[in-house]
Amino acid sequence: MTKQYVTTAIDYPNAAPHMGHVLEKVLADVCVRWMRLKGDDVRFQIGTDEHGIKIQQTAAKEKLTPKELVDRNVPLFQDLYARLGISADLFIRTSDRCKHWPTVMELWKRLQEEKMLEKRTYTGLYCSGCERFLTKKDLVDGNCDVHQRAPEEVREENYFFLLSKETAWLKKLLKKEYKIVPTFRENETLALLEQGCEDVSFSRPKSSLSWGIPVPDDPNQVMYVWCDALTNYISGLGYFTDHEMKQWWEDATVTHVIGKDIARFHALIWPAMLKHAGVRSPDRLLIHGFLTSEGEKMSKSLGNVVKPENVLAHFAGNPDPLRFYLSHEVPVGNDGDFSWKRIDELYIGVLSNKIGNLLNRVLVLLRKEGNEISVPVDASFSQLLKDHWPRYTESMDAFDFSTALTDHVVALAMAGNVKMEEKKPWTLTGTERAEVLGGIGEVLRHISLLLLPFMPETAQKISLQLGVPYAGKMLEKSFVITDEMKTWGGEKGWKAVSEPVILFPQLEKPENAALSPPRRAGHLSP
RNA sequence: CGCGGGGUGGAGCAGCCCGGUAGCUCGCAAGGCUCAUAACCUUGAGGUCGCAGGUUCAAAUCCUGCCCCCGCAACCA
Repeated sequence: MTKQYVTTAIDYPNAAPHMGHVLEKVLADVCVRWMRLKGDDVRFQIGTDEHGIKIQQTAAKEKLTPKELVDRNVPLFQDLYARLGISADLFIRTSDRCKHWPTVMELWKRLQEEKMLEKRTYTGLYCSGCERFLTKKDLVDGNCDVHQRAPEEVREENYFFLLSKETAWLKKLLKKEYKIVPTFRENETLALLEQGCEDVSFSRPKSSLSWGIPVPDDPNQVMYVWCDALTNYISGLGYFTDHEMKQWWEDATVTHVIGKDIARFHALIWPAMLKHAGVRSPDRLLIHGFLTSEGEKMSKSLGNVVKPENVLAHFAGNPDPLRFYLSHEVPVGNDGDFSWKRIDELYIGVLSNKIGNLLNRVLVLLRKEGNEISVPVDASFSQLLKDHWPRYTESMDAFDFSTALTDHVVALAMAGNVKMEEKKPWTLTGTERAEVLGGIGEVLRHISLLLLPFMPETAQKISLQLGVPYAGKMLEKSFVITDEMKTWGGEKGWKAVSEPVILFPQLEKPENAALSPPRRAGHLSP
């Protein structure tokens, strides 16, 4: 059995979660669910990165301690992910002193023993108004744009991680063991390596950063984000502490799902850190793009930040339309766009009118036959399915979710509707009628399985309504799609369907929606 | 010359690696059907494939140059 360890980046909880956070968790969850359905043994970890100056500043602004701030915000992430059906096995918090801190400190010590950390003096432009270092980008005519005054040059001590030593090793690693998906990101990273790596600042003086993990044996220094945050991937497994889950790193295929902004840290710093801590490198880095909102970069100043809870509310708490949208619209690798118009179009045009409606029309007709369903015989569909499964599998394994959904799931639903039109079962009687309806029912059974990684709840509802014997078990982590299930007519014990229930109810009519602003108010107000 | 992604009918995309009647979804128009969630099906209109050169019997597809949009450029998912 293949072991898989999948992680996402850990989120920064200085504010409520937004669509960008959700995109990553949904993509990772689809991967993970697909792995489980194939029969892989999977562990899936998500979490929060809770230290740093921004948390410190936000907390001060809100008159809270950093700890109070994160304890207030972290549940927002946890609740949201639970409502979205993110099937994580562990939610790790970097403020966790039992599991996380000891691992990080041990890792630091190992890097020090390996002479990979060096204390240096760093000189930067510090604005006392912002209480932080500014980059050249922040300056307008040499002044801090916020406080309209020149920053002062400040020198401070930092530990540096000597990443520059590892350039050659990293090149080899990235060409062989550590695979970056998609390929153009790999090329980008290799091109970057050609310029050579620079050493990375790994700590701050306690005076400028107090909210973080202390540097061992140096009371005046606190760890900066990289050593702290990246280490979550192994601290959550009990590395250097109880060692309990270590096999999930050592014997599994390790996949990190992250955004393009932090690609270089995961591609370069992280494996170099692990190397000097005596831990093997991860296997795969899956880099997704960002979400724009209504075609523009999502930002607070533009006021187009989409709140996930508004999307959930729009669909009466059902997470599946959003999960479908994100997997369907955002190809792994490139950027995608979130648009209210588009998500409604997909909901109405695809989920409701194609898939939901097909299920309903079949069930309504079967009800008139006492809900009995007979073994399907339609040879054309049998052949179609034989073709769809391997191609769907290929797309899923390549993280091409958009193709998996459009070319296979949606295409099948459309084929089902065409078949209805062609055979007109409502005009038939007896065996003829039963055979046609049995065939379309069987197509829906396959659609339900194909949808399972993307829309687990919906997939199960379809199978439950169809009365498929295994339907009740579909949401269990141990549920595996067997060859029999993939075979046309492969579910022998299937005898009767249940009552039809509308899967995707109609939304407000567009003209009414235009008259009632509340739906859009959420993302238009700052 | 910092790096990368993209420019295909009204909208969103596929095709480009491995040249050969330009495809899909939505929208629009007409027709059909009535089992179904004002759903479903069929047909049609609409494109000089960013621009300019080149290679070739033949280029959206290969080569060269240019223009435009977007993202990243080290700590903002």
